[in-house]
Amino acid sequence: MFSKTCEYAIRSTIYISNQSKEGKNVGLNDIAESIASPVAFTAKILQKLVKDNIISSIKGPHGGFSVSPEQQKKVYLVDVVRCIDGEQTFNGCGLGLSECSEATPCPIHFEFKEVRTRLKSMLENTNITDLIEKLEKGETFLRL
Amino acid sequence: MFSKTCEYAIRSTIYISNQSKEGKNVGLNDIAESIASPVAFTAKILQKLVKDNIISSIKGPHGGFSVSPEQQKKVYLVDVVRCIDGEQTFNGCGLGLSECSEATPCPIHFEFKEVRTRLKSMLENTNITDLIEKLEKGETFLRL
DNA sequence: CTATATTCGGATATCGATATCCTTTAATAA
DNA sequence: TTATTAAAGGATATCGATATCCGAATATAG
Repeated sequence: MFSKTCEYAIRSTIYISNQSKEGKNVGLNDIAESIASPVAFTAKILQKLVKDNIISSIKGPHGGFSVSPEQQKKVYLVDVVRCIDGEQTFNGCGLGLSECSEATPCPIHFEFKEVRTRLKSMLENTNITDLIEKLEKGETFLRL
Repeated sequence: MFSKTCEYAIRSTIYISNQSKEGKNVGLNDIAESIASPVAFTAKILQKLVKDNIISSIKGPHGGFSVSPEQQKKVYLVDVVRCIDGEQTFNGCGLGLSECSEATPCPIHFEFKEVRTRLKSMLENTNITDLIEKLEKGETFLRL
């Protein structure tokens, strides 16, 4: 459904958000270890998230990554997915046909569209704050 | 959503089904050309579909592939997807966490589950016969 | 039986997603 | 200013999905 890269991106965003209390920064190594992802590869992903203003970064001693309360509030899962996997996650034809459209639909166009729309609206309606709340309540788990 | 391999598999199944009038067989080259897929790679995919009794094959002159009316009736999209992409298409954790479960759900477990369940039930409720009917009526298109 | 057509299936190749390495840039502290 | 710390970013490597090649197996026709 999502690329492995995107999975790391979501996990990173959630982890950093959960650690971002009172301006605290989280280092790359901490993040990678905590979400069980390869360090250098995770660095690349975080760079992209920073560029899209999904997370923030500071260089130098006591630097690291963080997600401000404002970011947590305004960032939805759809933003992370769009940043990493791109818009075609929600637009692509289910059979990979480039000319598939409402006017010339592929054999599974309408059935597929319904599922994809639901995926998109799920992502559009889930923001980081919501996810962190459930994590803190112990209703969900990131370390598994 | 589906692997490229699985897209070829679905396209092949639909194309062969649509051509399977009165025991007519379709050759590999015909299939590959018609659904715009690489010949040799398509051959591999068709082998798998044959093994799972989704389509049939006959060797030798006038041989080729076919999908009997019985197959068209009893085969659902979920069978093709399961044959190529496997069951984890419907079971895997949205964040790639192996220990994610109902008891220890990942942060997007329930939201993701809902989408995945819908995908699965869509695939379970769409069979080849239905798709062919819409193709024949000119409501959908395979060549694009 | 022989020649031909066609799928089967093992071995190999290519390519893009995934992953690593290393140098540069920026921030802090002494 | 200099040393140190940590992210940024370019270059390169690995691996699995995708794709190709070729000989084996099987069916048909003459």
